[in-house]
Amino acid sequence: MTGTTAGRRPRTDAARNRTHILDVAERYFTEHGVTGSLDALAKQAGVGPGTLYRHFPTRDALLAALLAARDEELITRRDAIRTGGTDPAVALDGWLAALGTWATAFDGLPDPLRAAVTEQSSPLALTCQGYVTTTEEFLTAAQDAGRARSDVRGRDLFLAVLAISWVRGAAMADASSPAGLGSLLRTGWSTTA
Amino acid sequence: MTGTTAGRRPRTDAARNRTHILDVAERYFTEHGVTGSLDALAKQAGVGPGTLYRHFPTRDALLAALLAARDEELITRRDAIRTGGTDPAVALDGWLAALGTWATAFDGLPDPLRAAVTEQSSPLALTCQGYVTTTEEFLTAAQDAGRARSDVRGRDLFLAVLAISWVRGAAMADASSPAGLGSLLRTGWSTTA
DNA sequence: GGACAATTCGGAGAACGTCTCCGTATGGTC
DNA sequence: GACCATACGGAGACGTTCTCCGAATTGTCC
Repeated sequence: MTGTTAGRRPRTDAARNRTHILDVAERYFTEHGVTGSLDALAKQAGVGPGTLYRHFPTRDALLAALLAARDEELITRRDAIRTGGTDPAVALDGWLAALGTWATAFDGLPDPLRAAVTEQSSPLALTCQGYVTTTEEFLTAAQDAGRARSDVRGRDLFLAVLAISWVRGAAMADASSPAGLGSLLRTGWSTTA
Repeated sequence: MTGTTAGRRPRTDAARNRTHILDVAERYFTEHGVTGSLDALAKQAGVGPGTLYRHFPTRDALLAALLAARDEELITRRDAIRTGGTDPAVALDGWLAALGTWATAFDGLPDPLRAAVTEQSSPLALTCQGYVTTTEEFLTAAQDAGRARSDVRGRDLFLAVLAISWVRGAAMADASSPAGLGSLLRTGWSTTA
């Protein structure tokens, strides 16, 4: 959870600031989207820009820390679906829905997530890679049960969920996409294969 | 083509600048994506920022003017598909592919396009609305022939094409999405409806 | 061809965002 | 209590957006 290299324990004021910045960032990104001004966020947290950037060198690093707090929730959801013993297709569907919720935690989040899929240097890359793998597991199970097409790849499904979340973003006026695009992903627009 | 209200004929230097800016912008956006610096674009075109902003008050206005140049091409494509007398499902598929090519004319283009779908104040809104309508026509034809699911909406298909184009953007490392996501849109991941 | 008025140009500059650097303050330790 | 490493905070360099206005260009009318 804390990071790759343990290092020495940080100073108490540093730890306090880090936690506080995360708290404020959670609210700030919820309200302003992931592209909100970082200096403004720092001011709102009552710290200087330097302090913010020292703890989180990039916007993606800050996002990764925020998403790490949700990892547990999503992992729990994954295990619940796994042990649910439900139809593999229903399980995959449920997992994709959970991913969709995760990817819309903040407005504009799908953009850095997609970028992280192709740039492994991003702080978000590891998280994304993990969920791609989970998606592959659910997909493979569904395929083995003959409930999912064999030419579909897990990575593409993950990207498709991000894409749908991207459409949802920025507050769609009417409630068009939420259900519509979800079922489109499951069944496609065509009647016959 | 020229605009809604005719107004009086612009001065020759104004017309020349406008055309020249469009020429340079076409190259500039191709190279730097739609988020490239507008002041840098103005400098590259050899005009002041004021001149650029007078002709195209917003980035979207500039994009709309650039896309207008491609309207003819896409309309021609639409008519070719229409009169092709092909299977309505193949026709819809062809139209969606054409839309996908259009939406990836420049890197990052899907973002303003999606925004324009929900904000009719955008200069891109009219263009988008027109293509949504065309998509609905092809979709309805396919539905009437029993080749497309009846619960699919044209607007959602249009958004889905934008979403796939969005995934493609920013140069995907491997050739994952292009075909994969396209077929996903047509048939979905599920084997049974 | 010259003068006048409308139009357009160009760039200085205000406003905002990102990110860095370094003098100062704070925390931990002996 | 003193010392050193660590962390803080904000001034400021830099890039981008967009505006405003004095200067220049164009079209027209005599």
